[in-house]
Amino acid sequence: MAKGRSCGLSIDSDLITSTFFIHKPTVLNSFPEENFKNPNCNNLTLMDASASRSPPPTIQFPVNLNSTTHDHEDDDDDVSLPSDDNKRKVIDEMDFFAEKEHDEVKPSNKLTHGFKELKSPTRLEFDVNTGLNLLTTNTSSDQSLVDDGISSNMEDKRAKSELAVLQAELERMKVENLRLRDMLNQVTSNYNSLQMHLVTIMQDQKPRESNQEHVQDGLDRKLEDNKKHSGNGVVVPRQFMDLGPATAATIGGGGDTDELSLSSSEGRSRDRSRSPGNNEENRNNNEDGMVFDQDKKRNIGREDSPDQGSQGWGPNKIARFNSTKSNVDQTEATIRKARVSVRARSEAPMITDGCQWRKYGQKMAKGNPCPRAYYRCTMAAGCPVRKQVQRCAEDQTILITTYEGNHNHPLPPAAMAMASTTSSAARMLLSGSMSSADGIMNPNFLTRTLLPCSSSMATISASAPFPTVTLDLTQNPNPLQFQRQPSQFQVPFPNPPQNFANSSAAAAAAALLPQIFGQAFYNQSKFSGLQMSQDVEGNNKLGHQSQVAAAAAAAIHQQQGQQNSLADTVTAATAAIAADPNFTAALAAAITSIIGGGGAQPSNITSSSTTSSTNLITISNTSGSISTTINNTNGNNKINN
DNA sequence: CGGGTTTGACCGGCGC
DNA sequence: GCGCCGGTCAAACCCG
Repeated sequence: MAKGRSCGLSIDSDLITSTFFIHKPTVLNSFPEENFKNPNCNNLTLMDASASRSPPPTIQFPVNLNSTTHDHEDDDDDVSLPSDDNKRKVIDEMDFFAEKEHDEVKPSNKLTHGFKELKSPTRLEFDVNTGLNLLTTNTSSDQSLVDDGISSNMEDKRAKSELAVLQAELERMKVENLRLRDMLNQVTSNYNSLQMHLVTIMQDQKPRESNQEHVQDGLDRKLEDNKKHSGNGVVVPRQFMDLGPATAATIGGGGDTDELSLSSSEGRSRDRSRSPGNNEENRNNNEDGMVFDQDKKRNIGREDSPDQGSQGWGPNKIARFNSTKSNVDQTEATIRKARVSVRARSEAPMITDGCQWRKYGQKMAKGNPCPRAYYRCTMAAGCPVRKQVQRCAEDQTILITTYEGNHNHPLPPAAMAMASTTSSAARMLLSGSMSSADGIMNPNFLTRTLLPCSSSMATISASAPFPTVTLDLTQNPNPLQFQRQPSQFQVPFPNPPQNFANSSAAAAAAALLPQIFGQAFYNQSKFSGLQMSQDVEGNNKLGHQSQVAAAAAAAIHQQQGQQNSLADTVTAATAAIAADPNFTAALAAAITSIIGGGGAQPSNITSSSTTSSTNLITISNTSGSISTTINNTNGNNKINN
């Protein structure tokens, strides 16, 4: 075999064993020893090696020889495999990251690389079919010499071989399709990232007081900005916190169901019935086939106040409910109360999450000298999302923000970050707690891989009245100290300033952040581990993924520029989790980013990300900086002090 | 004047 | 059944 041949027909054992099973028929003529170990080859053990010298016609496919530049004699090299072991191992190795890097640099090779990336299953198939190919490919020359008893089955076996080849081709096509989709994801994500970044820049240029302006006005302005700067009049669609059907499992537990329970309770007329009956909201819910929070009897049949009831639910909600009812029913009981709590150091009364909130109450919570404030999202009428803000009793510099519910309205990129964070966290919480039985082979491999890392940044409180994920972002953000705390979760990240704006970087952060949750789940024996519910994976929609990832990227970049807190940054990164429930894909993106930035050794990433000595996310936890966009119109909030 | 905040009252859940 | 507690409501108030 000539070296460096650039196309097909090559009988390259390296390729054979590493990537293209399509070469099997040809290669197998060489009878590598391992082939004889295959049970399927038992009847060929008596074959004469000479048979390999007359390679039968095989289906030939173009082969990218870039991946194999070394020689290989296919005729009589059966036993020469050991000599090529080294090279082959290199090729065989699941160099997932390196391939991704290549993808970044050489998109044209993506298909080939992609095939290699996903070759594991293919190889399995290859191994299985080895015997068939051996039989088939040697029948023409050895049939009479070996065993006539086999001849009767030759046709069938040949057919099987062809079938296998076709299946292989089909598989290859699937892989290509996946690769193309990934590419499209990447492109879309980058595109959205840029657009979001643009929007962010435009927002930053606006006076801070714009944050106090009417939400709709702000959104409209953003849209106009998008139109103005995106060219071609392309408008960045508003980000909905529709995390997919699963919404059932969404957040804050609650996703849709949570929205219902919240919204219904939001009817707030209670038994007092201060206002005339108006069950507009409830009616809408019923029409949508939603199930109310039956735990709260007060919510059923309660009259809704006109101000809320008349606001009702928009078509967005209806659409969501229609598509998710079954899942909602299944999981609502568990997810209804899920909450996501974020602990972050901040002097500001609230952390910036991009949403507008209206304070509707304040209480003195037991065991805490600081009052607890209750906020309701006011970005849209009837938005069920609420949050509680309270300072930590032990350390009043720590602000504890607890989110609950799911937005039912478009969100600006900045808001998407936090909203997605809560959704993601809650989703993970729920997925980890609900279906442990069927989650054994779930994508929580990284969680397990990271088992040695006992993160203290994310905890789950199952004993609390509501399942709560707590993200402790009060850890020392100093990268150096971060590194020196092996017990803490670390986010390897290449050159933050340059890459934060990159959607890949955002995806990287997003992909890695689940470790936090995963670790938390693992640490909690009651949870089987991080897993993605099927409904979630089923909703790994292209557009949504890229949008949220882009939003996360934009948010991260924005935060970078504004020197926002660790909380916000992690929040933004986490946001992409929701966008890409397929953790493997997210991990791929993460690794791509890491490698692209000249970061850690690829082989170490998955197994030792917690100890990676490469660049970590450098996040400035500048106290007070968050307050720049705080939606607190006055300084009267007691939490302020 | 509109929108947001404050704050006392109310409600339901839960434990005893 | 009672009281505690978390959560919510809404009138009064504040602010731009």
